[in-house]
Amino acid sequence: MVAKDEKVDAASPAQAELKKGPWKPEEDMLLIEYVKKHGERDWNMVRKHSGLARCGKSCRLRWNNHLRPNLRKGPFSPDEEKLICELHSQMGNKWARIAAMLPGRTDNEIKNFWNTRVKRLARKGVPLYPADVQSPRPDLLNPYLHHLDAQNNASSSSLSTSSSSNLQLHPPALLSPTTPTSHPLLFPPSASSQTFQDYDVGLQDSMAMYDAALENFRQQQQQQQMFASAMMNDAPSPQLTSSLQRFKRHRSVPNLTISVPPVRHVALHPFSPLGLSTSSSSPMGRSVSVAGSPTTTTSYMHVASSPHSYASSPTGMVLSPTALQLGISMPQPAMRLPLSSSPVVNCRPTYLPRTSSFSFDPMLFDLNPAAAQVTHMQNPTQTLDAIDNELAFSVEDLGISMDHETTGIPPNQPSYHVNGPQQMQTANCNNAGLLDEFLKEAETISIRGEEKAEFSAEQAEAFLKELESDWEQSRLDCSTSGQASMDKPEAQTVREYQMESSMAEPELNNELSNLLEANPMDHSFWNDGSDGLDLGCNNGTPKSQASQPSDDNDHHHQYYQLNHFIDDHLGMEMHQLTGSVPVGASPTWDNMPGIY
DNA sequence: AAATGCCTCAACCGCCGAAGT
DNA sequence: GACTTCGGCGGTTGAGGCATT
Repeated sequence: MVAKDEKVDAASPAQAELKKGPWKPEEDMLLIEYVKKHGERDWNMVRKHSGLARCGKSCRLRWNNHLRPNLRKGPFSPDEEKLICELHSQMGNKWARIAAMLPGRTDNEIKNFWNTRVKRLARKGVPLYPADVQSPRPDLLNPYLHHLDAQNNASSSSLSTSSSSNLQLHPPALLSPTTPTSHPLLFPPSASSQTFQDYDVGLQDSMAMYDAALENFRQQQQQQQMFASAMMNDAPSPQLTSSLQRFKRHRSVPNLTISVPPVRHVALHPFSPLGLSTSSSSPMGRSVSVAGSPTTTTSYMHVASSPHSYASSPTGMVLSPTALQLGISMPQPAMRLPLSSSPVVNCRPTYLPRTSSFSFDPMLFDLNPAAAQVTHMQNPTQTLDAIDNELAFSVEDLGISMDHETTGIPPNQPSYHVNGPQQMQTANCNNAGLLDEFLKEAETISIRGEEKAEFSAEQAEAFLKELESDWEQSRLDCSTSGQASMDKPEAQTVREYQMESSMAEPELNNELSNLLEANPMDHSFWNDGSDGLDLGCNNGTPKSQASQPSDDNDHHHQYYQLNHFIDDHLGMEMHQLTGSVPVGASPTWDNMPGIY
């Protein structure tokens, strides 16, 4: 038998002399010398330049896991272990991403640690995650449940003659994959009394844990019911509610209540009627398809790659827990696209959530009426129904931008289309002023899927009038169909309404500011590292600098002031309303795509 | 002391995406 | 568009050490 460290790969003559197995010190020295000279790249050149009889992959692995500087060896500290648990609860088996959060640790180490842990804890029948770790995504728990099942099977076969406590500890109903996050063996019963160090208790404590966990689970269910109820009836205070309603009325988003999730800008380009910021691709950017019209244009969102944006989310895919609670999602999964397919829309990552969802700010519908579709897959609420009915857009209707010269996108990239103002007419869009600006900036644009046409000022004006007419008609339709509510503005033209709104905003802004200042809130939820950045700013420029319109247009300035205010205050207020998700109630991150 | 089982960890393997041709 | 190469990632393997019986 050939010793492991003498193994060679005889699969092909070209690789016959490649060595496998453990590395020897002299091999390490050769590799270190190579990296000193040539850097951490071209691993397949190691053999050529150093004479080391190892494949490139093996060299890279050896360097990354053992030889590179600043590696930390030895057992994980309690803090590291807890961090791994927390990260794993949110990311799953994304070892490279988890390792990126633990300086000096390798993905291999963490993977080994975790796999060992899963087996050990399953064998003991104790929770996989410490009490103070946020509830993991349900799909992450399947391997652990599998281990538990395997453990149970082993126990039941080996302990068939006794009423084993093991068996009592694992009632089949509680191992159901349909309720993994409430499984008492996935979470210890008490979040207050346990630390990571001491939660890992032995089997003798499991009976008490189980009893306590059942009680805890019942309490959680009650909390969830209360939570859902609060979501339906949320109102921080009559005063604030009234102000918000007034605020939204002036933002011309009728029939919205404050239970709308506090997710903010989808996009922020001040001159785009869709509110989409155009940008050329950045080297680190990730392109995500958010809409694919079956017949015309496919639009992509290009996820900004600024360090700030990724600080809290390496993938840039973070979904607001509130949005998740409300079941807001995209109508179709996002798709992984090659960077070279370039794109198009630069979107703040926070709002390009998980693979199948993205969220939006209804506040911006008047900026961005066609940019989002609300679908409610779970926990439908009256509010969401109202949104859906009012704003029955499809992201498939997305797709407008400026010409290549303006955007900097190469001419060989597809041009953009307005798929028609018919989408806008279903909304009470008062973004005509913005559209006006946009059209003045734009040189070419196509409408209703027609061929690209030069857009003159006259054409823009005609387009605007058409929009106004559509909007007016839709509003009248609402009034005559008995759906008008006190939230509806009085009949007026778009421009008049816009002007009134513009004038009213500072006053409302002040009013809301005063209210919110009087009720300080926990801001930590949104202080996730991605705050402070806007779309259209993928170089890490702070929001306050980046998204200000370049001109001194008062209206736009107010828009931005207001939107920043929403970011900084309203979102947090909404978090106060909805953010206290009970342990085990729902995931906060979900199906984040890996780093591409 | 020998047998057995378990644990750790380094290394390998297959797969995938990006980039180049 | 097809193909190849390269790098990265996650799953798996198996040697070696340790603890238990």
